[in-house]
Amino acid sequence: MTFETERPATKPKSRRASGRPTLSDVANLAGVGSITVSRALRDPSRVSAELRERIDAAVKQLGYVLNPNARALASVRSDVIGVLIPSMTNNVFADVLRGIHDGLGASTMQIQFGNTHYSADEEERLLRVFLGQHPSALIVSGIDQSPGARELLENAGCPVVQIMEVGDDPVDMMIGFSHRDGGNAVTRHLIGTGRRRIAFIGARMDPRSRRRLAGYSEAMREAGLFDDCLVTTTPQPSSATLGSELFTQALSRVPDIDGVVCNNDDLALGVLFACHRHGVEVPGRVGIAGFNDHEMMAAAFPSITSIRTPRYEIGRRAVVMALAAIAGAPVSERVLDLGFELKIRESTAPSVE
Amino acid sequence: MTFETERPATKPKSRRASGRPTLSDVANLAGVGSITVSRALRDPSRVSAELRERIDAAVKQLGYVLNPNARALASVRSDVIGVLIPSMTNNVFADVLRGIHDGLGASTMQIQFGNTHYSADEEERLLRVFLGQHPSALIVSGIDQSPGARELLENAGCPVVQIMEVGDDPVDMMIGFSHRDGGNAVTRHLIGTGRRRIAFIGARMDPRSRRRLAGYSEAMREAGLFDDCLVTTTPQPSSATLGSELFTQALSRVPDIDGVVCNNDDLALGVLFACHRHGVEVPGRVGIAGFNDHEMMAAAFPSITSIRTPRYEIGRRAVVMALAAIAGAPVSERVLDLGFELKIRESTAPSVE
DNA sequence: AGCCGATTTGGTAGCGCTACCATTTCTTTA
DNA sequence: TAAAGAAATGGTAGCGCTACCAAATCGGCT
Repeated sequence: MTFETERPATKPKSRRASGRPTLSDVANLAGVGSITVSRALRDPSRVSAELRERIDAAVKQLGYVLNPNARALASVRSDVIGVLIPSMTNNVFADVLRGIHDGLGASTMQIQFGNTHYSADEEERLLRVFLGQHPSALIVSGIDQSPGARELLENAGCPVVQIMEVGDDPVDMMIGFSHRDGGNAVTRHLIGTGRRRIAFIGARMDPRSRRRLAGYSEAMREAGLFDDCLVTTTPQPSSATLGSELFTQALSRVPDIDGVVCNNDDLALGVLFACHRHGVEVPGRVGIAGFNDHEMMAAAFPSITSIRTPRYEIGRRAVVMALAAIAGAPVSERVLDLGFELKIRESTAPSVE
Repeated sequence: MTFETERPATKPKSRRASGRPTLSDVANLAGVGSITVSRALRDPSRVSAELRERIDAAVKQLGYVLNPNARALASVRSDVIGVLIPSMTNNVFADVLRGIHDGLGASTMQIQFGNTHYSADEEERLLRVFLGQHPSALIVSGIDQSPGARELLENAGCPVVQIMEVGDDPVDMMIGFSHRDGGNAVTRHLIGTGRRRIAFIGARMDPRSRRRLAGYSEAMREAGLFDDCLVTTTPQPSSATLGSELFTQALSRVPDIDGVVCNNDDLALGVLFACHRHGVEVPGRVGIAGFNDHEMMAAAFPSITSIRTPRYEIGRRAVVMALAAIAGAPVSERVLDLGFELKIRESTAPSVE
């Protein structure tokens, strides 16, 4: 089972040897044509049971592994699904990636993945690189591609799934939820607990963050509670430390804040820690809500209200949709809204003053 | 710049057209041989300035993108670095991955990455799949490969970097730190603050976790403080909720616990939350320490002592080492110990009773 | 001027696989 | 029983690139 460094003397004509058995080695050993071996490997049902067995035995005996490069070259299609995500630090995308891997199941597809760092230019560049490999499908984050990226996707010649958000204008398929509605729902909930001076704290402020903010603003305006000075945002990447800082800033500007809608869970934890540190009672004086509902929200003390987003499920189903489209199955629904769930916890219990 | 769906009538002999320009299309346009274009693209210094310019212009005009599959097939080497990590949920590996991507810099290498789910069998399977692509290098996590995986790595025929840990017996190169020493250092620190009944809480208990525990045990034994009933572990994956649960268990078994060494930061946060919930003073009655030092440790209240591990740097330098080895540079050091740093914070301030 | 080596360029033959057809063998039906 | 159709198998010619060698070009030196 060890790989030889040199080809045996029987095959001296080959100038460059990879040193590994090829399809025709398997075919010779099994006594069939190489194309038959290729078929047996790709779709066993297309060869007779007897040959299938002989071929399997030969494959095992030689320790044969298919060369995906040669396959991709010959079939003008590689078994690669390209995935573009904007960040690796953000553990939202760790969940999505986990879903993607699990959605693959027994498929032999490989995931090739790229990090756009929240940059549309970088997304376009990576898209070109990926397209060079003739991927079987592409999964991209968000719905705000640059015009150039949009054009590349429309001419990609393979299924494309946009994930994390839903919108009216899918390139091909789309799966996610409405960030605006999420921001709206959590804000309404805080308003419903009797709070009035509800702040919004946001970091990074990518398109999805901005839509959450829009949902917050809408709810506040509807209730006649909107006030510019309640909103604190920064382009910096989000962190718990930043959450503490932004909250401290907000509080010094608006001392009578009685609620905080955070753009994500890291910030919410930072706000909670800042409250602990400064003796601000939660939920007594200030109610706190996060976004995404990471595991830690339920464990925190007090446990933190959050919008549970279907991150894992988005990843998993994006791949399932892509695989179905690759297999040529008709697409029933182009846009799939997986929704979200408002998880109400201790941090937003009604204030009883 | 749009890609045609059908080849022009001048080339009807080609049965299957990828619809995209090829090297020889570029060569024809530039009026040179295709091999010269290949050279100009791979190593511009090997063609004259004039040709280089003509070729660059042709590439741009046609929107040419190199086909990596054809290149890999012809050169028996793909521009892929395979990365095997045990988990995607764990944000330790998110940092490593980020470092890996950044370490790539301007290189055209692609990262192909696989998730072993902490299973040696799965690692071996993925290794076979990866090796089928003739990767330029492999990066694997840990030093506890199965004998089969070890053999595959030794015969991989490409640079191999083992990351996260250091040991005596590298397959090729190795970069990480000593988990045992880390566990030892944080335990000694807690002992140094005057605590005596220091518990260990561990989840997952993969090889690295077990070495941290070994470091804890060693320090406790040295101080004559080791007690079996102080150690609580579970094979379950780690989480803050689990940290709360395990601490509650430990406390009911050993009510006079005055310190907790946690296997990682999630557990430590869970312990902190449980203390808040049950009114256990931190650090007054119980000192808490984590492992890895995620950003949140500094933001928490009280801020949590932790071992800062060079996760990002491990990823970045692993790739730099791999790229150097691919380029044929002599390897100066096979084993690189990046160490760790004990970050002392509020959660382990000396108890003053 | 003539020769030698270094440098730049090109031709050819694959890398290992699959698409496309041709061929053979096995069923089915009038 | 023969013809027609279906199913299983094989041969051949690339997919787009690069390794290997050969050829051409260019100085630098005696």
